[in-house]
Parts: sequence; structure tokens; C-alpha cells
Amino acid sequence: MPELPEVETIRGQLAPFVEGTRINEIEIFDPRWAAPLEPQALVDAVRGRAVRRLARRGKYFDWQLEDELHLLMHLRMTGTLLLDPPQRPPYARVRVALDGHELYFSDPRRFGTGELVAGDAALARFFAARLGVEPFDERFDGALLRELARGRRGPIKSFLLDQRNIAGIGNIYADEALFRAHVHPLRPAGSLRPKHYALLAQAIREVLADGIDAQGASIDDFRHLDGARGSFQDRFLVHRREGEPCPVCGRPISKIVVGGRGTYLCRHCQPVPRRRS
DNA sequence: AGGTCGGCCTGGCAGC
DNA sequence: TGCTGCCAGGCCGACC
Repeated sequence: MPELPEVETIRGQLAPFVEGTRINEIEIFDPRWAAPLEPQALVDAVRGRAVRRLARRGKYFDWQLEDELHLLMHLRMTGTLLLDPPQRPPYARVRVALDGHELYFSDPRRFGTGELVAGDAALARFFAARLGVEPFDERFDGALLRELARGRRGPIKSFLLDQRNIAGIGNIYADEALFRAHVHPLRPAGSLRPKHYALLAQAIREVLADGIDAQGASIDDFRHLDGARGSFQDRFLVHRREGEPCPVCGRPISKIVVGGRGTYLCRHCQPVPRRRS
């Protein structure tokens, strides 16, 4: 699943090809991609616009076009961006023609989206309603995490996955960060000791940085701009390793369900939550 | 208002 | 072998 490190990897690869150039043409094959906007409305607004910067916020690509127009792309589950593929890729939903280059948004499950936001102020409101602090923001630390989680009784993992709290964490990096911080995913979010908020904040930053360093995790559909794979899947400590030995204590890794999401942990290294009822 | 759950979607795979 | 049906999950909206 594309999470912060995967989106950041693609952003870094794509930025040199698009910044300072122009969207000459955009073709939307799947009207769902732009919904609720009519595809033609998006095409008309974007066509011919200069691209000032390609930014990222949470898991969103933010194409900063001239006149404060923002084209936001989200890969959701299975979306990929492919630059200059030899032929039109399978599941192509959108084609963007740039100066001398062709970009495809491919997406088998069709969850991926593109939307327009007009004006920097509107963009700030859009993100404020959906996204919390960036994990690499200097304000993000154990104290902030503790404050955000205060009084919250839902599982800490669900809290980490809620983009309104912290932006960019998905199922992979939540499991890996909780393992590194020795925190059980079912612990009520507000119930950690101060020391563990600090450990967890640090683990989140480290695991995301490692993910970026490995150019993302290619477990399912995620691929680089040129179709190559990331390598972070080879560095998973617990995610998708049910039954394999814990890299710390050697006991088998468990799989449970938290908030409807498959969740991997070491029951020995991540202390058991207090029982409810 | 926090928390939970269903819907979106379809490739892949378990189970018969 | 071939078919059925269920699972995966980011995000949103409905509901309690």
C-alpha cells in the first residue's frame, strides 16, 4: 500500500520531470477517478497549465500549478504512476502528457482519485480537515503524540492510521513502528506511559525514514515510476511475517485484527493490553 | 464527539 | 480442473 515513504519516493523521482514544465494534455479514461467532478471539468482546468512544484502532504501528491491551482492525486490501495512506459499499462485510468514525457496513473482497484482545489487558502482548509501533523515536522514528538492521544480509548494502531492525527502512516508502517516501540497495537491510545509516547514518536520517524531509504515497500502493486520495486518489504520485522520468528526474541509472530485491519506483532515483545470487560 | 462499521473495487487465492 | 466466494485495505460517510 502506498504510504508516506512510497508517495515520497515517487514524488522525488517525478519532480525533476514535471517541475517547471507544463501539462500539455490530460486524458481521463475512468470518470470515477475525478468524481464527483466531471472529467471534462478537470481536463479543462488543468490543460496547458505550468507545473510550479510537485509536493507531498500525507499520502497526497500536490501538483502545484500556476494561479494557485492544486491537482491532488491519491494512490489509495493499488494506484501507481508510470513514466514513459513502453505501451499503455494495464488498468490505465489517466494519461498526462508533459513536455516530452507521458505519465500514466494505473490502478486495478480504482480507488485512486484526482481532485482539484483552487487557491492556497482552500488547500490549507482541505488538508486541515483531513490531515494531522507530518511525522517529519519538528513539532512532532512524544509530547505532541501524548497530547493528541489524551483521553482516546480506541486502539493505538487505529489512532496511528487515522490521518487526522498523524499524516502518512498506513498499515505497514503502523505495525513496524509499534513493534519497534514495544507497544501492543490494541493498547488504548491514551493509555501509554510518557516514555512510550516518546519511543513511539521516534519509532514512527525512524521506520518512515527507513522506508524512504529503501525506496518504499513493493508487497502488492506498488512500483517506482519506471516499474521497479522498492526494497523495504525485505526489511519488515513483523508485517506479513505471521509464524516467522520474532527478530528480537525468536517467538513466532502473531496476526490479529485491529479495526478491521490485519495486524502483525510479537506478543512477547509488545506487552499485552489490559483486558476489557 | 469518539468509535465502529459498511461500501467502494477487483485480483488472487482458499476451498470444495 | 474449474467454479464460487471471500479477503485485502485507505478513506469516507452513516450511525450510535
